[in-house]
Amino acid sequence: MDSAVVSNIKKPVGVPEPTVRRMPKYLNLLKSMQKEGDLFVSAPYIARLQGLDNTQVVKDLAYTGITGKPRVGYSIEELILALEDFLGFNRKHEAFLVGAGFLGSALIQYQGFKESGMRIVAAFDIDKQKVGKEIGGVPVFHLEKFRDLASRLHISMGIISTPAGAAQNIADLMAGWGIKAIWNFAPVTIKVPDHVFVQDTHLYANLAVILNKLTHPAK
Amino acid sequence: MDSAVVSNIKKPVGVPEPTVRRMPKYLNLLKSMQKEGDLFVSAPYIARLQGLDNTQVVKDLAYTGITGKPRVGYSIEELILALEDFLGFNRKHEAFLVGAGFLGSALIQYQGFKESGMRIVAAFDIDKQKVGKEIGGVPVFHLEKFRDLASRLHISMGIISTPAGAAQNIADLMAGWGIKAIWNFAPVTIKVPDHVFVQDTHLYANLAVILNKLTHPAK
DNA sequence: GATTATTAAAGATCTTTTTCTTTATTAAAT
DNA sequence: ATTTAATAAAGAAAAAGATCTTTAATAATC
Repeated sequence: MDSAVVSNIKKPVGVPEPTVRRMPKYLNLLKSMQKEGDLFVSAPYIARLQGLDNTQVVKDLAYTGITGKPRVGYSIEELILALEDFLGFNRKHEAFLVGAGFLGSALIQYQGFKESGMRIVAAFDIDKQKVGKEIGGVPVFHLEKFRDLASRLHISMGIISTPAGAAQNIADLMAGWGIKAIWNFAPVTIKVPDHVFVQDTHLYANLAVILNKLTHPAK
Repeated sequence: MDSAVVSNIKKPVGVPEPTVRRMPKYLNLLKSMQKEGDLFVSAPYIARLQGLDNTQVVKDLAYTGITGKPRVGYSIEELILALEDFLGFNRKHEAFLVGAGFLGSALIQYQGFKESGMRIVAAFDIDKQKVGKEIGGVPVFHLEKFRDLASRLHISMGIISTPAGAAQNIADLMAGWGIKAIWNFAPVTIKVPDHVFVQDTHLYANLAVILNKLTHPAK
């Protein structure tokens, strides 16, 4: 026997993340088509609009469990419902945000999240200038209130929009306080226990791609 | 001879995008190490902190042209300079932003971009409430001023933070007005001529990954 | 009713990216 | 000086993802 078989680590083997990332775009498109009265849509049509490969779209949509009909396409209504269910957009997701600076404020006030079911219900900071105020109708509490409120309101999602230096500390606290998923906007890699899921949105990474392209244009 | 050799399309074959996206994180880490007085760093050390594979880091850093010494590692100073050069962070990049809503305002005021050399020098909108005002010291003009100002100031980068419906239109205008790279925050796929580079930052896509995980937790 | 064109679905191939393996280098320890 | 341990570098293998190919289904057309 080979001692190298160290772990039968359960490989996630779920839906590919790139697929999940494309789904909101499909959903967006489908909703505007529905608004115009369309009932069916074909994968090639979606592919053309999104600049994707034909079969890519078919495979992505297959993950929702919805099947299309040859020569007709998919039922838009069915697809929308299935995508919303798949993405969890048809449930309520309440989130706490830590770091009520420019970015945090923008996230709180950003209207776009509404359709996803995600709602930031409270913000937290340690700056006394901010604590006690409201941003877009959302109250800003001192960080020390986080734990108590999170457990009482059964909050499972935390958003970190603090400076880089504070992010790991906040993440540790969140993990200890029962947060299941963290959306991290601070430009650092944060470490959390396995049962906590972290999604990074590093604006820097995107900016880097642009500036690199502008600085060293491909011939 | 095989007629299937249709195109000698110049494949970009540059640096892998995932690599470019990791580089700002390396840079960030290196700077804080330098601040603490460290002079050298090893790839395994970086890998551990970032949760990456050892050789991944070595390969990424190799693209900067800097070589490390066995048993010692890389010179932090050399690496920082090389990364800044590679990413274009040591040059000035002036950008125009269109769509001065919550998100646009946050981007304008976000302090984090300073170290990258990117500076938003003007914002544009069509809302008369916003035109003529300033946001964090940056003037907001009417969209119709974009073309003239962009050519006079030799602006090559445009940021789109408009609602989804306006994005394609703005992108068309930008492309026609000489913008070389577009940073798109609107949740739609925009089409541009080949010589214009688009980088999307779709907050939705990131949110989708989180909500999907929360809704359908992997066993 | 037969044919055709369009489409979804399933499978195969290719490409890209990551991870693993080996080799060579060199500072530190002996 | 010799050995050792840590490391970068280069190459091979594996994994993931995207694209291409083929097949089957079916609505529209003839």
